[in-house]
Amino acid sequence: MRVATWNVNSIRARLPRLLSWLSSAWPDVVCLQEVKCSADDVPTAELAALGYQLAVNSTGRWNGVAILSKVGLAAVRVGLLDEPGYHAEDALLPTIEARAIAATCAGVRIWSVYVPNGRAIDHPHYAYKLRWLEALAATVREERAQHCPFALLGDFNIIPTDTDAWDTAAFIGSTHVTERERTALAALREIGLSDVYPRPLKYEVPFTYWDYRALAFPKNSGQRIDLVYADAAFADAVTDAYVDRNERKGTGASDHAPVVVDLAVPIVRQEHPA
DNA sequence: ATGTCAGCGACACGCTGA
Repeated sequence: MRVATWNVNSIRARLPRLLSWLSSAWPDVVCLQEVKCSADDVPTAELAALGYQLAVNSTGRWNGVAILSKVGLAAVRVGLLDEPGYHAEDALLPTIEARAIAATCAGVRIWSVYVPNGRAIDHPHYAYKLRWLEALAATVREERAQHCPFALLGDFNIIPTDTDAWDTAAFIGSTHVTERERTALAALREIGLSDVYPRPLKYEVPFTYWDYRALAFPKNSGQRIDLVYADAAFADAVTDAYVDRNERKGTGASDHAPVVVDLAVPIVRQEHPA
């Protein structure tokens, strides 16, 4: 079974690239992030034509996650356990954002997650990011007892180690590399998840994100922030994992490349209610 | 040199977020 994760930076803007990539890579399950439209505006018919069912948690112009599956979608769960909202300075109340969704696909528990960016260390979004990661860990602790194999896939907006970015000096004083963010990742490993490290198709480090600005992709000024955090049953079944950097090339590309994982698990196609 | 994109409101470009 082939599972992938891809921050598409708008499913509508990316639809031609998404459809052609699905038609060549033929993943069984795809976790998407930054869907960036209401659930009603997700192009379900075009994806259904390729054989995908959808589970969507997406509310509008920002954020939004989804899971596409050709092998069934069971026990769909939207959002985290006691998920914190983001309290913007000009808002009366915090808003819970569309950043997590789970489904069981051919017996494998899959989470598509879009961790808050954090913006800057002294910004309220950074405190929100840390609270959100705590809720993610609590959700994993609860779910792991019931679901195996299990994996979180998505845009974590954390550079796990200094080698996972093109230049550590570029991140001094910024988010994505702080001890508190990396400790939050370590907490997920302490629960029993491990980082499924993909192979790069080019260069040494399997970067997954290159900023649109400053010629980051041609200079390979990349970051590895799209991660697969898997339990032992999932990780032990991995036969291959790679970052499809070819999807970052050319016009109409997302700023993220897909991470693709092949698993040696039998595909039991689930029945779904009519 | 943040050298770019995407969505939105409102209609052509400025704002926000990444």
